[in-house]
Amino acid sequence: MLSERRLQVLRAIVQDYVGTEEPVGSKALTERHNLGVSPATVRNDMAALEEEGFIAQPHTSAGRIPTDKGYRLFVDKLAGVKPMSPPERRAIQNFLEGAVDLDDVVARTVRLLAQLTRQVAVVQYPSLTRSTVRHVELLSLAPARLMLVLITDTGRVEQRMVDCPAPFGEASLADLRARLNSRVAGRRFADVPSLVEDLPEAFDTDDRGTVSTVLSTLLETLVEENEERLMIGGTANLTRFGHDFPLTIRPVLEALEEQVVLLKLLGEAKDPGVTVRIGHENAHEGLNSTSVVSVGYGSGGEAVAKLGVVGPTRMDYPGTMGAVRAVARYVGQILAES
Amino acid sequence: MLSERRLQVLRAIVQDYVGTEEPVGSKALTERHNLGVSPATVRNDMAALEEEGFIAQPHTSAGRIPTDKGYRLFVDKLAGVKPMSPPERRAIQNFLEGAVDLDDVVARTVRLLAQLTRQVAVVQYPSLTRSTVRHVELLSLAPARLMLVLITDTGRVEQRMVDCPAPFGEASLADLRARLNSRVAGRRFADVPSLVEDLPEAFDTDDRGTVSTVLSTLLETLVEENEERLMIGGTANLTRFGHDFPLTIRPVLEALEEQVVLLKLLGEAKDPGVTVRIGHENAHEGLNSTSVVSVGYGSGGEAVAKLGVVGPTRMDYPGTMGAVRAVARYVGQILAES
DNA sequence: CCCTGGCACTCTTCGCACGCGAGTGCCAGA
DNA sequence: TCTGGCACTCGCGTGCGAAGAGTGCCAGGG
Repeated sequence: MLSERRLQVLRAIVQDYVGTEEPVGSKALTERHNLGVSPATVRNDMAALEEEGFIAQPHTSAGRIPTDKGYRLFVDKLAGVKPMSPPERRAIQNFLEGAVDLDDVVARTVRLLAQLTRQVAVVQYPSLTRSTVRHVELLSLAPARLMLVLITDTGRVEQRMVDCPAPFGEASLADLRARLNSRVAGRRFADVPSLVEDLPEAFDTDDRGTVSTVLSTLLETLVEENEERLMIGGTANLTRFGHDFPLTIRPVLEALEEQVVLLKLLGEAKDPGVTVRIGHENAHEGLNSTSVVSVGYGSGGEAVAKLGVVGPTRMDYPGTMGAVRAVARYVGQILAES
Repeated sequence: MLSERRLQVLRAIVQDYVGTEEPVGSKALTERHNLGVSPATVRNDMAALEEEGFIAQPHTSAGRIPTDKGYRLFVDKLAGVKPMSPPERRAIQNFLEGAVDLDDVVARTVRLLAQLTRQVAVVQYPSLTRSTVRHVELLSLAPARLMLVLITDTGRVEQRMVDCPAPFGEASLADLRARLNSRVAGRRFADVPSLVEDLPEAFDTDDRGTVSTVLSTLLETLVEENEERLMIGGTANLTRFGHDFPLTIRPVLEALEEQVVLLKLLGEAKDPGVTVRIGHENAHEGLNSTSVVSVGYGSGGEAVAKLGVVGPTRMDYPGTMGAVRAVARYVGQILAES
């Protein structure tokens, strides 16, 4: 087990390295933090920390930099989440309150996160699967062609075309619309299938084909998870990464373009609080030199989607975690209000 | 006026520079292109071209590179649009045909353009203003709260909440819905305002307030140009730009994040064909070292939106223009079918 | 009049040696 | 267990010289 002082040394190394972006040596450490011991002692501690794999040196005769393992320990044990200051909180709230619709909420959230953390922000649109149905609408576009519109409690709207096997009268349409809504409005997506199961039986034989088609389209829409979309912003912040540029930034940009990758990334974090995945903890190898800080957010108590930031492993973890958490909280509030 | 041979020299310089990314000297030119003259002659021509501002040299004793003005001449006079090969055309068509809805069409188009040109692709969603109305739907969410859904001929769906000044009955709602659709369905956005002007008069005094509110929301939606959205892809291609990295890529990424900037950029190109804006011809200074190749596309004969690519001024103009034109054409077809 | 070969000149780039300084590891002593 | 001292390692910046690419200019020839 590492002594208390060694942990302090590790903490100091992480803080200094994040601040200066340069390997930190024993002398500089003792000068900037009053550890009460000499550089030589710190050197011994450093040797021990290196032995354990928490820090490393880029070349012999350079200072030390934290490893992924070192950052992990720092995040888990040595640092808390730095809360946002009241003025910052107000600014967040004001900025988000100006949003006019769901797209705008998401867009503003992305900008906000990118600005606050000076990193790349990723916000997932509120997912369908955990939401509830607010309303289902059916429009007749042509005698045998309907449009199905699904509105969720988070304000998201999905529409689908339905080609009917047979013409469908206005009266039947109104009937179906009414029955459908009385059964599913306000219900959770997961419950819908069993609630509409026997619906075709209430209709004439002629109309049953169409009703079934509509229902299956509806169910399809509900489960269609790959419709999950997300918005990204602040990619310009990637240019602050390092000096060894193209190599670092290229794979990250590529990973960011693969929405599937990002969705998987966000999906993996099951923790109810803020989740941090550091460097090689990210499955995708393009993101091996980045850390992802994410958290779920939602309109009620429950999380319906995730948001987070992607940045260099050398990031200000407490600050970033604080910003992510605060933004998620306020977005949740905004969604609940609208 | 420049002699024929000097134009050939300029063309050769552009082609070589685009290929090698390195300043091209007189000797290399005569070797790679059989101009039938000696390096010394080419040097004289180069001096003349430099005098006129078509080419420049980075340092005193380096080869020449084209200036923005040189590229401009090249694009206007020296090179045509390189058509896509039949296999490429088939690939484009196949790729786009798999799309399931408008979002998907746009997303696929972005990917396709980015891959074909190996540059950053920008695709504007089909704009509302020049489209026609397919259907307007009104849903009652609460006694005094409606949802207005607008469906366009390009498959785009816009929805808005409407808070009514007074409760609005189901019968009135059905009435308004029917009247509204019979007037505006199939009509162009621009014509809608005059078509619905006198609609409130057909209703009871009680309902007129609500009807007016609905109408003004509808008109608002129609003109709301800033709702114009676009999708970007292929930013990873920026890493191929050059070696002098952060400086070049940073402002470009920033410009790309400013959707307003991009929309303005695309909007400026009035040419019915493929438009090329080179280097400083772009108003936004972050894009001063890039060229933008754009073209309008649409479901019918008329353009309803733009798409294009952003890349280094040193790009393969004929190939890029060919790709952009081909993609626009096929997207138009897809939109017309759906 | 235009093209060509030759020549001197300019600059960038690369390799190399050198010295500096930061930082380390280790050891003996308190 | 901590400390001060000391020798050692290496990366980095600097200066210099050679090499190479490319140019501009000029005089001669078709």
